Amino acid sequence: MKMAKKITTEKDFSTEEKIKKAARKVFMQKGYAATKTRDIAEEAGINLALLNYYFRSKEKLFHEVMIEKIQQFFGVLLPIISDPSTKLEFKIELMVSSYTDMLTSHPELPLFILSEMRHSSDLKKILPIQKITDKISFIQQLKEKRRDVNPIQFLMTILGMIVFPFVAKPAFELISGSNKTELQNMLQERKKLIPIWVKVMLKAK
Amino acid sequence: MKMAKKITTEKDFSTEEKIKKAARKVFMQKGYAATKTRDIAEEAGINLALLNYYFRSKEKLFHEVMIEKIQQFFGVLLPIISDPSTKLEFKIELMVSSYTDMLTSHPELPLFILSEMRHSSDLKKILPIQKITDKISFIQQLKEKRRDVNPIQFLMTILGMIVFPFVAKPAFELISGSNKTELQNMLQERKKLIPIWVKVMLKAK
DNA sequence: GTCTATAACCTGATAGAC
DNA sequence: GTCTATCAGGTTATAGAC
Repeated sequence: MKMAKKITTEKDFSTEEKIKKAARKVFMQKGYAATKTRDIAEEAGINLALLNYYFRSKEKLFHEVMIEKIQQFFGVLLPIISDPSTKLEFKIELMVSSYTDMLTSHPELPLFILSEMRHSSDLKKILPIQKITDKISFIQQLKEKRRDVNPIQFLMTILGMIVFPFVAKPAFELISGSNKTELQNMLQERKKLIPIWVKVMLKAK
Repeated sequence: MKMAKKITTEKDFSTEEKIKKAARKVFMQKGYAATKTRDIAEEAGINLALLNYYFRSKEKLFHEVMIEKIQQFFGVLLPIISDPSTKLEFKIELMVSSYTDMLTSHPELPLFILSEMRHSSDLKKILPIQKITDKISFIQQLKEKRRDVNPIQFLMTILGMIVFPFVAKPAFELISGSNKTELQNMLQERKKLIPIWVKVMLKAK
């Protein structure tokens, strides 16, 4: 009977990975302050002491998760907007579709990142870039297109168009009473709408 | 010497109001979970016991603050988008300028509301409206203008254009290294830009 | 490596003097 | 109404057995 084939669908991860996996889930759901290390241990199916054995403290565990999540949040976009070889129009389509897809797989990511960012202070070290806006070819391309408008205005607007629905999701579901399927359809529809909107926006005087 | 004129600039509020004022500040800054009742008491300059004397519990105090803040967050917009007597174009200008002004005075409001909304469950009772999207004349006017696009898509985009910069503020300040004055100027500039953008967006096929 | 038990500390809330 | 003192319970982290 020993070595009997496991029927569970869960794979056998190392204990360390099980804890980290659980930490990702619980921290993302509740945020740092509302998360108890006991919640994570329970979710991981291990004992509380093991958490400290592997990660020393709640804060250190959170830090590791946060680094991952920040790279996830900014990582998809950076290669796209930095690549000087793609045309502005195509770049926009690429941004919209790949970022929408990534956020559809991780809908809680934006609100998690943005709210934790206000509280934790040492994120400056984690962030992949700083003050390198000049190196981002996307900004340059926007400048060439429209010398009369701060390119950040366009960038902020485009990102808002993509990200805002995910941030506002809880509020929208509450107010509009719309179901999740409807919201899903809208998000997919936006992949076509946003590039059209941005195109006319760039021309508008 | 008693009854000597006070030199402090702080006005004499009632103790209850002092506590509520402090609660607003601390809750907004840290969120519910990260806030300690002792923080509020200290900020209010009173004793911890008084907090419970006036508000019975941390949760009840938070609840009172939350009701205020939700009304603040949705209250500015509702009268504008519900009024059937204003034209669509003017309504948009009104939304942008009044909401931007309100959020400029309370920049932490959106992130506070949206992140607390995910956690607290009983907000449905607090929210001023539910499923009354049909009664909002703004939605109707959008439908008339564009039968081929879900009006919520436009609403979401417009709100995103206005609100997103406030939500993304911490991230943007970090990445772009831009100072607060620069961000302030951008926000004011957007009051002109957004209505222009929305106008062309509504026409774009 | 993993567990149980417990230490050490923190936090919300109350009792009771003034 | 306001304070000090303190309780009761929860929470992070560790000691020590296996």
